[in-house]
Amino acid sequence: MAKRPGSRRRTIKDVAAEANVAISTASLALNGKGYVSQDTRKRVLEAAKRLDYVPQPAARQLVTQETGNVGFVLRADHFTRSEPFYTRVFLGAEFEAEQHDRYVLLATIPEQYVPGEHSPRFLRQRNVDGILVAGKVAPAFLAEVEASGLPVVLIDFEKDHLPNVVVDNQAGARSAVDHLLGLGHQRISFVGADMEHPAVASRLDGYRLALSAAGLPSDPSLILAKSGGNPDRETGKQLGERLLALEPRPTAVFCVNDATALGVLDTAKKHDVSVPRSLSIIGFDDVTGAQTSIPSLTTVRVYKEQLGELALRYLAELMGGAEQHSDRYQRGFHDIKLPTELVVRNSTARREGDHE
Amino acid sequence: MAKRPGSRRRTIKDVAAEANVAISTASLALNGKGYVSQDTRKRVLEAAKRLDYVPQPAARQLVTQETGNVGFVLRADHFTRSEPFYTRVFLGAEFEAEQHDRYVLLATIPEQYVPGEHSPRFLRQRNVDGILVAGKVAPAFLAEVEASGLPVVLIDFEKDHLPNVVVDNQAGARSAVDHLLGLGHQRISFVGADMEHPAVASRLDGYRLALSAAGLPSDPSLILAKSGGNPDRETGKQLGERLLALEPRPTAVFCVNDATALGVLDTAKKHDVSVPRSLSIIGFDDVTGAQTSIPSLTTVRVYKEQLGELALRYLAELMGGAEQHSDRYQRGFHDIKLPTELVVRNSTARREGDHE
DNA sequence: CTGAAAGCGCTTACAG
DNA sequence: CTGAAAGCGCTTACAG
Repeated sequence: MAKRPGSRRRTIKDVAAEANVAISTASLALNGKGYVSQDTRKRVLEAAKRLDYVPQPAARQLVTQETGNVGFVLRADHFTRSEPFYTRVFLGAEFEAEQHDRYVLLATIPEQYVPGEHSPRFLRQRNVDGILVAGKVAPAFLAEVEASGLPVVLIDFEKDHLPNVVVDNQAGARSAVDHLLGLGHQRISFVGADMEHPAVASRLDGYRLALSAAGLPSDPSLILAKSGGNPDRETGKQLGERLLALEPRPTAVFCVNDATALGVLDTAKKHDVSVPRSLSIIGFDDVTGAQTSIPSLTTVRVYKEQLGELALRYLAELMGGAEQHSDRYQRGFHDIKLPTELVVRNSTARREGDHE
Repeated sequence: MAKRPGSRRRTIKDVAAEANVAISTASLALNGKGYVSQDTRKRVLEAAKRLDYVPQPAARQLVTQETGNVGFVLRADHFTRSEPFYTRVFLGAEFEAEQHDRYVLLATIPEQYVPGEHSPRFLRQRNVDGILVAGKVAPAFLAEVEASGLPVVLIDFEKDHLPNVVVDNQAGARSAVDHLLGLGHQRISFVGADMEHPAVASRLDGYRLALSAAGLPSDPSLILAKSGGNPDRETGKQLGERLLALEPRPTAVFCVNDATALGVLDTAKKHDVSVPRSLSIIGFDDVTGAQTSIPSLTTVRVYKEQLGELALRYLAELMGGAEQHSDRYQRGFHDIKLPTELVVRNSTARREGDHE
């Protein structure tokens, strides 16, 4: 088990010798390629196990001209924000990569990306076979990735015709607002920021669809949005102030994510507005903090690990399939949309005075 | 810039041809090794730049028998907890690795580690030249790492005589308690969990030292500790209840970290105990949530990125220096201790009724 | 079905 | 100071 100093690493040569076959036969047997008799294969596999043989990645990489790595890129501020959304996405990707016997190289880039300066090293060195990009990033970065010619899959973000794996934001938002409607609410506000973000835009669409499907007018004054900026807790606090100042005050609010929802909750507490009695609040994402807030937050759960898993699987398909398929037929990129799940907790309740 | 399909990757052969030298000379010039004339070196470097040459890591790895990678291991629950402490440590290590032209491979392990089953893949495949371990991990894992013979540096944790980079927990705790003493507090409680954790134990030491240096007795009933478990927000809430029940009630509390401090704050709010008027609370770490809580949290700042940076630099020394030094003289491992910084915010105040 | 040989792109003694 | 050659550990045509 332990590699004592001096116990040279085993090579395929050792395995071949041990199994009494040529190196090439050992390679074939080990990789399950070509024609190798049952008996020989078994002998080789046993020899490998007996010698505790582990192939050296570098040697294979040199001949196959593949690196065995995939890059995972996200903005540093997304990686270190207090609720670990993309961290979980990363873990999902890493888990799936393990199944494909690939390593994931993580790189963070700043929000304000400058191509030459901030390029991930694995891009410059071409030390990956494909790239996952999580969340919103600067267009300049995506342009650089596209120019590299490497296969890429976006996660939780969309851009042009790049392959992506996203959450079904519209359906999720709709289920959230339907939940509020079902509780008798009619005056339902929307709180959000970064409205150009595709996910945010889709959630707003879902909000509107739910209202119109219920025959309710869409009142623009109920839509509270900071056009720029990020949908974080601070933004939630600020928009919460505007929400509470509305006349008449909405009885419920759909927030574009949990962070803003928690911010609105902060503001409600500050003004002694009881949640959920006087104001129902619903978020989106189901981050850890949604369970521990007081009251706990009703929200729309996103399966974060699964986002990463599916993205890596998709990327593997793009990487592996490239040579095999490109000549046979044209492959269209497809978008993958992950369903969400409504999680009802204690921040939403039947509208005061409403009787079913 | 863009790698158009068909524009084969440049190799050292291309560079040598372009510069009119032998491959070996090109290699020497590129790596700044051996004797190469000024003029030749310049010609090679220019040729490389002109051709946009990037060495292929796999080829070098094959001959040097180094992987160019370092492993970064931490517990999954530490990675995904809501405040990104180790995420920042990782970023610091990754940043420093870039300077050393190395890649960082991240692996998470479960709290309950089972050697065969949960071993990081890069350990099994020996695809790293050294390992960083962040935070507390199962002894079984450390045993496995030691058995591998790979150089290792622990971060924010200590075990036997393994090299480590830690925070100066004792001095930090002492500065925290000194701060409270300076505000006139005498009855100061300690809140913590996982008391066997070296960092936790050191913080308790610091607490005791500060009290005894001030000539105050150390009252065991003031030390509130959950022996097992993790020092998280939930624990803080629970111990907060015990704290408020003490007779007479302490006027200040030093919490072993920010998470427990925020938990105590939750409980204080629940019982309408005004912070800092009736109770001063101080934490440790300075996580993001310490700035945004109401009131904001006085705490002891830990330089998280720097922990990672220093650890990687230390590891690089162990990896690179191994062959060069081992025969010449014995090198002792040294511990690296990072100073902290007291950050005074709004959760601590002069003791009620105390006059300077 | 199996073996001998070439070659991936580098680095490193070794001659000169 | 520079070049020719060997070799790192694999995979992959190509013979047989």
